[in-house]
Parts: sequence; structure tokens; C-alpha cells
Amino acid sequence: MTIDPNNPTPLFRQIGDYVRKAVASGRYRPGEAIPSLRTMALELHVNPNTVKRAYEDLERSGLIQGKAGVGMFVTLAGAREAKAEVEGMVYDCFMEGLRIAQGSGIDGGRARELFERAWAEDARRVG
Amino acid sequence: MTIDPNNPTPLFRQIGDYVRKAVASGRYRPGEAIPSLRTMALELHVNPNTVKRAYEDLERSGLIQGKAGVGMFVTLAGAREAKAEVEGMVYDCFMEGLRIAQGSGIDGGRARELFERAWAEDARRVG
Amino acid sequence: MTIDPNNPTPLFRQIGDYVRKAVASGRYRPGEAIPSLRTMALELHVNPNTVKRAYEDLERSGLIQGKAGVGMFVTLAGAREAKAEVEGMVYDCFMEGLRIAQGSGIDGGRARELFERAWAEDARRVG
Amino acid sequence: MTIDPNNPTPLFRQIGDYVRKAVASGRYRPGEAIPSLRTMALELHVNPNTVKRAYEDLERSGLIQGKAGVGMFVTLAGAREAKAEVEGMVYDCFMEGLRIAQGSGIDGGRARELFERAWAEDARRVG
DNA sequence: GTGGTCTAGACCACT
DNA sequence: GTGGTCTAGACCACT
Repeated sequence: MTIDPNNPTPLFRQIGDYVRKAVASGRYRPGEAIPSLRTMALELHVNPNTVKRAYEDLERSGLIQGKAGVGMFVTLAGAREAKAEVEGMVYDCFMEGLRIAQGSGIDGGRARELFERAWAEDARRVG
Repeated sequence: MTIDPNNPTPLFRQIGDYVRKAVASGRYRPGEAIPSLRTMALELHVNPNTVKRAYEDLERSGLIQGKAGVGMFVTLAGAREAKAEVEGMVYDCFMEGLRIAQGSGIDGGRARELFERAWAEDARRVG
Repeated sequence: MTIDPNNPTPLFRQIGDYVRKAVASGRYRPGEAIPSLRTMALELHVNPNTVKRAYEDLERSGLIQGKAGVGMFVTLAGAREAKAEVEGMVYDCFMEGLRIAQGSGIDGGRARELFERAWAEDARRVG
Repeated sequence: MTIDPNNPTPLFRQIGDYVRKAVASGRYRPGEAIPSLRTMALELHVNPNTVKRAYEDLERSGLIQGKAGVGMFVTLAGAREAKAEVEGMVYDCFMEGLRIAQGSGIDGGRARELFERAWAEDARRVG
């Protein structure tokens, strides 16, 4: 489950990022429809209005485009950008970690060690 | 500024982490008092009630201890733990980045590249 | 294209106005048949059911009259009224603009200027 | 009452335009707070969520800026733009009227007559 | 009290 | 069934 109601970042943003990642990874393809409001809401155990809000944001950002009575479709331009945006999310996480280390007197070598440990754990998790 | 009112994680938690990092980095030392509610509130442009809530949480977690009418003091045990907790925060950031990469079809080599780029930028930023 | 699916006024109403304007302009003449459901649907890139609903409204308002199995015909009385109705639409647009100006502290002279500018642009557009 | 639930343009957009006009006219001044979600909702006989949505749009467009727990404040840049935007709304109304006239075989002189009639009626209405 | 998020559920136009 | 709008009402963090 990628969506966590206890995470302080709002559900609608988590859902948005969830879709963005799915597009970046090629699971949702340009020209195709993503799951309907209601379907996605059921899938994620969330209220349709919350999904709606996420989809609105995605439409505003150009990733998808809605056709009333039909569905929400991944745009070509959006799909092209999605990969870069997700890489930005990854980069931002790393930067955030380094900034915290930096501001807490954790030296560079130690930060690198922590990255390698996370790397190993991630590899182990996936196999 | 480490405190951001637009950040979805509550201010009182941000303030807590802010103090934790300051302790981990040695800026606030065991046995010494941390800034008073009012001082901290002014420093962070925040309402004293919000700082109060943060300090209560920190006391509950054992990082600091209040002496009525005197101030809040960093405990020895708390200071020892702080470093580990902050390293956990750093580790979690890295892990989060790797997980996003993993779930979006960004391969390991590319993730490593992004880490190195963040590393370089961080070094540049500090000098 | 006079029909816009993103326009908040319902498609069936837009289609109704579209026909009304066509009658007012003499493109559809009294006694003659307007395009069939399917033809109109194809022309406007719209579902035939939506055109059906528009035609039903127009019939109720007396602009056209259906002959089962034959088609929808422009009535004489309807054609006479159409011109006045469309002039009402034009008048309402102007009134709406003046009301907005009025309520926003845009003085009359300035409103007139804006009208002249629109006039010039409209002339340029048509040639 | 500027807000009309029967108007096909969504309430939240009507509310947004309502605020925009109020800023353009100087009723809401830069640096000052506009009515709170709840106050505005009561004033307009509308659900607070609807006002919220309107305010979100206005914030996104830069006209106002929200401070959680405090209020929504008119920005300086937004106030400067507001006048131009409202003039755009007026211009668009006039243009729309001319376009309808144009497409319905109403000649220019007649359109001008309709404008003058609306002008007279508007003057009479205000006094 | 103020903004921010979320749920539950209704009704509409369109396919 | 699909998206789009709206109401009613709850809970949260912050002032």
C-alpha cells in the first residue's frame, strides 16, 4: 500500500504522486485512461472526492486530461515529463537527507555510510 | 529556515526535530538549558503555544526535562540518543528516495547518479 | 466551433442556441428540415442522445416541429421569434459586461473604450 | 446578490469572480484579509467548502495568500493585476455578444444599437 | 476563530 | 458508468 493515512502529507498529494510514479514507470501509458475516480477510490480505500482532488491537480499539471462522462487520459507531454519529475522527487529525498546530516554535525563519510546501508536494505527488500 | 508553515508536517513536530538536530549537532549541550518558550517562539516566528507543545513532546520523549520556573534542560540520556535518532531521519530520507526510484522504474545506477548529484550540490552549497 | 464541451453551459443548451442562431441567420429556413440527429451529432462531435435532447427542447419551445420518420422542420412562428431571441442573447452579453464594469469601479468611458476595442477586433477577425 | 445557484457557471467560479471584482474596485485592499471561509459562506448562503474551493483558485492565481489559522490576505501583485483581469472579463462579454451577432446575421449597426440600449438601461438602473 | 483535509452522499450532464 | 459540483459535517493544527 503506497497510500498511508497517517503520513502527514495529504492523501490527495500521495495519490497524485502515486499516479505520477505509475506513469513514469509505464504502468499507465499515454493515450490510455487511468482508473476512474470511483475505481481508484475503492482500490486505495479512500473517498472519491479525495481522488478527484488528486486528479484535478494532475490535470492542472498537465499529466492527465479529463473528458466528462468518459475518463481521465494520460497526455503525451505529461508522460514525457513524468520521468523527470519522479527523478526530481528522488533527488529531493536524497538532498533532504544530506541537508539534515549537514545541519546535525553528521559528517559526509557517515552520511555516505547511511546511504549504502539504505541501498543494501533496498536491494534486500526487492531481491 | 528549518521551520516551514506550508510544510504538511505540523509545526510542533518540525520544532521538535529542529531541537533534536541542534542537540545532535552539539549546539545544545546536556545539562544546559535550551531557549525559553518566548525566545524560541521569536526566533522561529511562531506562536509560543506551538513551541510549548513541541517542548512537551520532547520532554515526554526524554530529550529534555523541565524545571519549573527555571527552564528546559537537555538530559544526558537524551543527548546520547539524539544522534542516533537524527541518523535515522537521514537514513529514512535515503530509503524513501530509493523506494520511489524502485517503484518508478528508475534503475539503481540512475538512483546512485542522483545521489552523487545531490552530494555535489550539497558540498557546493556549504563550501 | 460554437460547441465547447468545457463550457459550463450544458451541451444540449449550446446545441439549442446553435440551431437558434442558424435559424436567425437564415441558414435554416422555415419549412425546411434541419440536419438529422446523426448528421448533427457527427458535425458537432457529440453523442446523438445529446442532440436528441436539444431538439426536444427546441420542439417544446416551438422553433421546430418533428414529423415522425421524416425529420425536424423549422416553423414559421419559430423563425420569426428566433431573430428576437438571438438579439436578446446579444443584448444580455452587453448588459453583463456593463454590469461587471459597473460593479468593479470601471467607469463608463472605459467600458465604452473596451467595447470599441472588441468591435475593432471583431471587424478584423471577420475582415 | 451577485451569486446565482441557477447560473450554469459553477458557484465557486462565481465566488472567485466576485472577490476579484471586489479587489479591482478597492473594496478589499492589498495587505488586508478578505472575509473568512465561514463568514463568506454565511454571507453568500453557500457551503464553506465551496468558498474554500474559490479561495484556493484565487490563491493559485496569486490574488490572495492564505495563512493557516489566520486568514486569506490580498497580495499586492494580485491587486495590481485584478483591475486588468476584470477589464478582460468585460471585454470578453462584449466580444461574445459581437460574435453571436456576427454568426446570426445581425449586422454591425444593429449590434451597436443593442449596445446603446444596454448602456441606457444600465445608466437607468444605477441612476 | 481560521485555514486545511477528509468522508459521505446527492444530483447533473454526458457516454 | 464517468467526470463535475455541491452540501453537511467532522477533525486537525495554529492563533
